[in-house]
Amino acid sequence: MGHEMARHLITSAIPYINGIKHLGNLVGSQLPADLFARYQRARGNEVMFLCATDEHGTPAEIAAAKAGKPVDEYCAEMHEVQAKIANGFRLSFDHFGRSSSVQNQKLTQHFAGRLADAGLIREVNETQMYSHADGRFLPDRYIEGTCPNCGFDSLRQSAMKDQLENWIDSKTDWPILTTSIAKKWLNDGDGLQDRGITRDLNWGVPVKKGDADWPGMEGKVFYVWFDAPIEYIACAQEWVDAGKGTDWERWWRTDKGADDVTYTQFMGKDNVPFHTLSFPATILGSGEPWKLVDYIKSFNYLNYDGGQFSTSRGRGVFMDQALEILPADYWRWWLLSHAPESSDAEFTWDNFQASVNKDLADVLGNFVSRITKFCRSKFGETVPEGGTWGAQEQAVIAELTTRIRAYEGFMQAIEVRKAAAELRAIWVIGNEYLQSAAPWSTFKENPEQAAAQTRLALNLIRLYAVLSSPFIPDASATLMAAMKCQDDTWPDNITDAVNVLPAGHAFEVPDVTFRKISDEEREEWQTRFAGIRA
RNA sequence: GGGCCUGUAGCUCAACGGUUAGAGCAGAGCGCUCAUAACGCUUUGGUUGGGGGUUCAAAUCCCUCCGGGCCUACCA
Repeated sequence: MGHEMARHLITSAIPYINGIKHLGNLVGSQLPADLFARYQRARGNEVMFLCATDEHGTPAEIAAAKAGKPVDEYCAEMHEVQAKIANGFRLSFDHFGRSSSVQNQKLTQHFAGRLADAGLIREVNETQMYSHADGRFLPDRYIEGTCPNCGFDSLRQSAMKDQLENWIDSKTDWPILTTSIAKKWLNDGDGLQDRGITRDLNWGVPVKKGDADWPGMEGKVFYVWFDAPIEYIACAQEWVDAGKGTDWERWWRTDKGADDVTYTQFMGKDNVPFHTLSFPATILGSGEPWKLVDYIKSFNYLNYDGGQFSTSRGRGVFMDQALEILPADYWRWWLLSHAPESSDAEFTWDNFQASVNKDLADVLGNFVSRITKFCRSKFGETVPEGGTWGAQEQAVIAELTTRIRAYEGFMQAIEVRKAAAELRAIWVIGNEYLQSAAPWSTFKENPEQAAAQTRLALNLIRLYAVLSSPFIPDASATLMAAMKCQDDTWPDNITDAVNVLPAGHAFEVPDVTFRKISDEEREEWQTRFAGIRA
């Protein structure tokens, strides 16, 4: 009773525009972010969950050229493709924006102007590689070399090193992966390096100081890594402009209502330096009261069957392919229950088949099946009345309470794998109870007792649907529908929670909740996604 | 080359200085028959990568060697 509604701002690292992402990308940011967002909503908290496509930079230009399309057109199409796939995985963004939006353009220019006014931008004259063939400058990773007379702006992160370091040092509860990467960059070599924030490209945010031109920087755009994180903020503006809300600043401006917001970011480890140093430098350097991140959850990589996922080799499973094969819940469950939190993890088809069949089909799905079908055959498709609960039922409620409280703790702490393991243990309680209560036996001598036992077990289905919804939202919705129940309030009191479906309440035996993956399918997929090997 | 992460039962992982190192899967045995040949119970299995050291006590701290990964680069 009366716990204050918390407010959670949640962002997932924004996926790059040039193609469909693979499962490793999904589990590294968007999927766990969605898990957390869904959990916080389920607890009755207020959530703003934002993601977008990262659209600027040379790789986008190259991909567009390859596709034979203007880059803006290409990005618009790919944004729609990614949005559709995200929806397929049930990623519950409040808004899925675009870093190429006018909102982000304005905001990026605004931040650059503020940083320049604060003396945090340094103009540098250095050399870059220019490709006459492509008509563009190439980033280091494409080619190493030099060419004369190219100036650019650099963000003086070095001037903010102490401020950033103190801030990082204060985050003692962050994952080691996050803080160790941040500290490495802070203290590496000569210390934190300044970073160029402009590039000589056509596709990007034009370099300006706010609304004003920037002498000497004509024809340049901001570096993609400068404008990409700013899109987190701009995305909230897009959310308003899309008619989904009315006030974005109460999520982002601590002087306009965001002081009680908890901001959590999700990302793969390759993104950590930009989120622990570059973006905070932008925020802090602006001198304006923007909301800084409170917690950064970072992930290691997911590998594929003994190697890395490879886009160029077609090795591994990509998001669109995954959904062609199986419903989103299967993937969500496996990926989240095997999230690469402490080290790199590996996807294998054997493990996927075994985990999904056991956890989803046998433990959860079959539990639902056995009790609903038992009830239908003995009492009809109605929660039976009669009988009372005794010590055995009280013990079940006690164990559920203990485990649900533990589950909540893991979810709040974003301990993804542990939360999944705890949820599974909660499902198991249902099977254990049925085995020991054995309503099929008690029914013979004492139908009233069997009715009471069945009533509890049926209520567990609804309870499980509520608890499981952050992991497997579609199955949860299906189960709620089968139980003909709208009440998805979080189970603060478990005794109350297992009394929600009263005697006489009608339900329907659902279809098989999770079918099993056959050996033939597993072998077929194993071959199909092995990639073109040399 | 440097830094960080990591190496625990066949497999995937917990335990992060303190009772006989735990769980799921797989294996073995038993039970149940409501159920997607599902479920439950019991059980086999580890000198915690190797070797030193600190401590009353180490998977857990230190040193070293070996293996895996990430980041970064001649510099701590």
